[in-house]
Order: sequence, then C-alpha cells, then structure tokens
Amino acid sequence: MPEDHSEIGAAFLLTQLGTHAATRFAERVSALGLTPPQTGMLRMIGGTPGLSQQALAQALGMAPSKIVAFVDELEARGLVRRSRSVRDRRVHELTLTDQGQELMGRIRELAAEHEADFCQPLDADEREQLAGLLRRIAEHHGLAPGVHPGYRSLR
Amino acid sequence: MPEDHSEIGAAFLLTQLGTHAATRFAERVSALGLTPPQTGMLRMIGGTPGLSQQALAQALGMAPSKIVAFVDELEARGLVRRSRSVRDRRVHELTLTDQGQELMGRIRELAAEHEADFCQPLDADEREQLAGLLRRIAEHHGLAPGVHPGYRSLR
DNA sequence: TATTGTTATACTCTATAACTATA
DNA sequence: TATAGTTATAGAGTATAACAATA
Repeated sequence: MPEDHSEIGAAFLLTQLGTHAATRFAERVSALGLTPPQTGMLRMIGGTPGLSQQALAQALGMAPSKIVAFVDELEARGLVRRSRSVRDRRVHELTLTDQGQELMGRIRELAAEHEADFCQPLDADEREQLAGLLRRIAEHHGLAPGVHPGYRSLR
Repeated sequence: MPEDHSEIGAAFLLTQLGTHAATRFAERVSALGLTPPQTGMLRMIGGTPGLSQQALAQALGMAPSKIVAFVDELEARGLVRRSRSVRDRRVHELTLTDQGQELMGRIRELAAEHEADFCQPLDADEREQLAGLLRRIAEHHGLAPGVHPGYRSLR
C-alpha cells in the first residue's frame, strides 16, 4: 500500500473523495430525516415543477416502480404533491408543497455548509480553481449539471 | 435545475464525478471478470502479503463474514492463497498467487488507461494541479492512501 | 396497441449472530 | 475466556414483470 497520496492519480482520488463527500453529505441530510436520493428528488421536483414520475425516473436513472415508493413517502410527509394532469390523466404531476419548499431551503443551507467544510483546506482562489477543473471534466464526460449518476445500481 | 455547471460547488461536482469515475472503472475491470471491491482486495493483499482476513476486513471496512465469500471466490479462481499462520493457527495469511500478481499487473494497466481517459480534457500541468488539490483535501479529511471508503454500506 | 403509474413476486444482498478451532 | 474464520438465517432491498387506467 502507498505510504502517502503522492503516487495516486487524480481519477482514483476523485473516486475516494467523491465517496467520502457523499457519505458526509448523507450524514448532514439525515438530520432532516432525508436520504441523499430523497434530497435529489426534492431538488429535481423543485427545479422542474409539474414533471411526471416517468420523467423523474428517467432523469435520476431509477426504475419507475421504485419512484412510487419514494414519492409515497415524500407525499405522506407533506413535502410533495401528486396531481393528475388535465392534459393526460395518466400522469401525476409532481410539485413541492410549501413545506417541501421550506425544507428545500434548509437543504440548500446544509449543502453550503457541506461545501465550506469539505473544501476547508483550500482558500477561495484554490476552490474556484478546483471547481473549474472539475467542471471541465464533468462537461467533457457529458454529465448532466446538478444530477449525479449514483442513484442507479452500482456495485 | 441549473443550466450549466457554473453555479455548482466543488463538493457536489466531486460526488458526481467520483461516482462517474467509479462506474467507468467498474466497467473496465469487469473485462477481467472483477468487481471494484475484488480489485481493492487484490491490491490490498498484494501490498501487504500475509495479512489476515480480520486485518483485511478492518482495512476495507467490511464485515469479516463478508470477507469469507470474497476470498473463497478469489481463491477458487487461483488468484489468492490462504495459508495457516505458523504462529497462530487460527489466522489465514493471504497472499497473491503468481496468477494473482499477473492479474494485478493488468489491473494497474487498466487503472492507468482509466486515469488517462478520465483526465483527458486536462493537460499535464492541470492534472498535477488537480491531483495536488485533491491530495490536500484527502489528507485533511484523514483518508487512508489508496483505500476508499466505498465498500461499506452506503445509501 | 402503447404508455403511466401501481402492485406483486421472486431474487439478491446484507447484517447478525451462532458455531468451530485455536489461543 | 477471547479471537479468527466460517456458516446459517432472517430481514431488507431490488428488479422484473404483470396489472388497471387512460391515451
């Protein structure tokens, strides 16, 4: 095993740090009684009000049948509302309730704290430098802004 | 949803890219019939020959009972050898077979390709810059070099 | 006939704890 | 009595496909 990180490449460090960042974020949102997928779902619905469960499934890479249970839960907690579309009565349009919007605000606060804590060893310039490099890689690989691919199956 | 990546912080980008990098790496090693945890296990055993299953479990954050099945598989494929310690006949000392070492070499090749592909949009200077920033964050958070925390449970 | 959301089911995965052999 | 490895098992989680309503 390597004695320090100096011989380890950027891609491996990224996997390692990415997992770590995800775990820390999960800890934070668990204080709100949420899991990261639920958080992502709320963010997605907040950003695209009225989207269907199919569209949500597509966007998050989850099976539609799995969406059902998630939305059930969020609806039961008064965070999300299902309403039948008037155009196509098969689809359920999803929106955040007022309570859901409010919670979304708190999630944003947590995310900012998370961001600050995680990048603590870097100064402002360096953070922007890092974010810039990462953005270029993300765009190069065609990753959708704001959605990460971790909600599907991954071994 | 954000239109581009410009308003997204480094920590989120890191989670997103880390997951993506992990998925791509998983695709690569699957060509060798391996999963990423198996790869990590081979690397760990190769780096610390003679370590016990307990030590391996500790290092990877896996339950000892889980290690058994993994080692069974790797042993059946002739990649890893269990030998009873002469000092303490309870422990199984793990080592790579010649075949395991050879496979480890191919894994290293794949890792290098993965690294190159993943960082493709960056030039050599920028890669070193990126790796340097990531290393500082990794050290600040006390991550063990070369081991990533993704083998335990994570939702 | 195709699609949306839902439910049911079979399958896999995981965690836990019991068990053995050594110490 | 305690520890290394193993096995068994119950519970959770997942994927798949069947289903009802609507198009």
